[in-house]
Amino acid sequence: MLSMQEPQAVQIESNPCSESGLQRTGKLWSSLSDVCKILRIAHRSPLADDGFSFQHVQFKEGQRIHTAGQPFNMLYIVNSGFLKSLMIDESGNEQVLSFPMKGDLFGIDGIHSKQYPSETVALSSCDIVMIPFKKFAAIGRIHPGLETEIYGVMSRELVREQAMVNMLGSASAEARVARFLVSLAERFSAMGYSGKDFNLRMTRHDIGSYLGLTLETVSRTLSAFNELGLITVDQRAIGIKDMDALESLHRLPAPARRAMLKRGN
Amino acid sequence: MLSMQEPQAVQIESNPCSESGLQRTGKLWSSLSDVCKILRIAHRSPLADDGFSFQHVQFKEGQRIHTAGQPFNMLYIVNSGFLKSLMIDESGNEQVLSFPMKGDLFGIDGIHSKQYPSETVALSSCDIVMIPFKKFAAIGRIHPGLETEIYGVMSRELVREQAMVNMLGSASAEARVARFLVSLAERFSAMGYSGKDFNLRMTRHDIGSYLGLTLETVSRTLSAFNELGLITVDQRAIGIKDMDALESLHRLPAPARRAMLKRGN
DNA sequence: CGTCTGCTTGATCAGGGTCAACTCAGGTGG
DNA sequence: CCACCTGAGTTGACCCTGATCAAGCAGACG
Repeated sequence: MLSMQEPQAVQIESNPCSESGLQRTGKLWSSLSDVCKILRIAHRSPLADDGFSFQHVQFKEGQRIHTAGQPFNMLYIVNSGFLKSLMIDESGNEQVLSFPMKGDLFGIDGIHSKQYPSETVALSSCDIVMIPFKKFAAIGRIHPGLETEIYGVMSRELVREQAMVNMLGSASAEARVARFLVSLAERFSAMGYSGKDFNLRMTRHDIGSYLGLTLETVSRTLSAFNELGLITVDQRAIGIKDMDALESLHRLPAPARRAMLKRGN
Repeated sequence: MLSMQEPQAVQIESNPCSESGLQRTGKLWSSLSDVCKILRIAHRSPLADDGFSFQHVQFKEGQRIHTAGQPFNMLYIVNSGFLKSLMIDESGNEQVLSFPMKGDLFGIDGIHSKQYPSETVALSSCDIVMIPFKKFAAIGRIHPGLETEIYGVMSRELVREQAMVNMLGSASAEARVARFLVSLAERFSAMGYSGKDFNLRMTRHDIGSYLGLTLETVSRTLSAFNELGLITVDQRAIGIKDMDALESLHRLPAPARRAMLKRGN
């Protein structure tokens, strides 16, 4: 059911893989400096307290952080957990736009029209930093050094969408899935997890929607990669066996790709 | 101190294989207030002079405003003319990302990595307002009222890319072309031109790249719309005959679309 | 224990890509 | 001025990739 969830403080078991002091169970507020760390941007003034503090809110799997059409007044930063952002199109189908995870900023798309065009759902327990937009804007004024970083973060999101457009416009199904796996591996690595073995937090349907494919094609492609020894697949568990092959596959045009797969290498 | 760099020190390195360069005829300068008008955003303080002024530069068809890989230090606003932005992917194919026209801001994607990932080419004679990024950022600090607008403009670009992703992920060829025509009609109308009869400034190849289709499919689809009496086509000249049909067509899933076209209405 | 959701795999088929031939408009140079 | 060339556009024939429809399986849960 599409029950609208209120951001309520619910407690969350601490993630075993966490290393940051920020991620302690029940941490409720972060300083500006903490937030910069989560976003992985430079912050040159390690002052004790800028007067900024930001609330953390925990969400459980299935809960919505914001819904489409809801008035915009908040940006969100993922401190831990996995989410998906999606748009509901005219015919009621969902289009997955991104899978935000630790260090990602989302909600930006709501600034323009003063309401979120998309909605974001927790795929696992999540710890989210809430950034009131007015505060966000004030930071740029008060810390000129951070201003460029803020624009940079927004620009990064734009570049990411451009890359998606690029891929959806030209890549084959195999290339898309390969690229998706490589991208996930990189992101997990950057977060300190294994880039070789990980669990997908989303369904085949979600992946298909994200990549512009059907869930059957995603499933078949993963099976094919498994056959070729590029990866191992067991439901949500993925093991990367041949990263190089995936990396090169993910940018091959269709003919070369076909030859490569046929040959079994 | 505030970024009073000489704007004419604009470095648009002349690319050996391009006709990139500046043309100095009709050089103009715009005030901040003028720029806001071009961007169609609110500007509540119509002060005589904020100390901001922005250089206009003219480009001729085929010239590049910026190239991929070039160091980022400028944003651009279209005052008049038509352009295309594109990325060159690994295999050398071009992927058209957008067709900037009057009132559009571009170059934002360069902020993040300090160099433009894309390049932008004039499809006609263009008058472009150059906005040094440092000045752009300073505006937000000095005019807090404009700050939100600035974020809003960036957010708008993100939403536009999301809409592209959405379309590329699910719409049929007919739906894409229909949506493209409707979008163009709306933009021409907003600019004061006819929304019924206009000339395409880009080739079939460009349109196909933008929509994730081949040029042949674009050509066939336009011919089909012509057959059905939805539009008239003569090379670059388009006449919209049945806007309602295009509007409804552009959001139909495949089966309903097929039925619609078969029936001849 | 039945139901539901997610995943896999098979069979079929059509939307649109690919290859190819041809026309047309504009530009260039003899 | 006309012959020629080049790039854009149209149209046809073919066929491949991936969508669609369908069946079966496994794990979660009331």
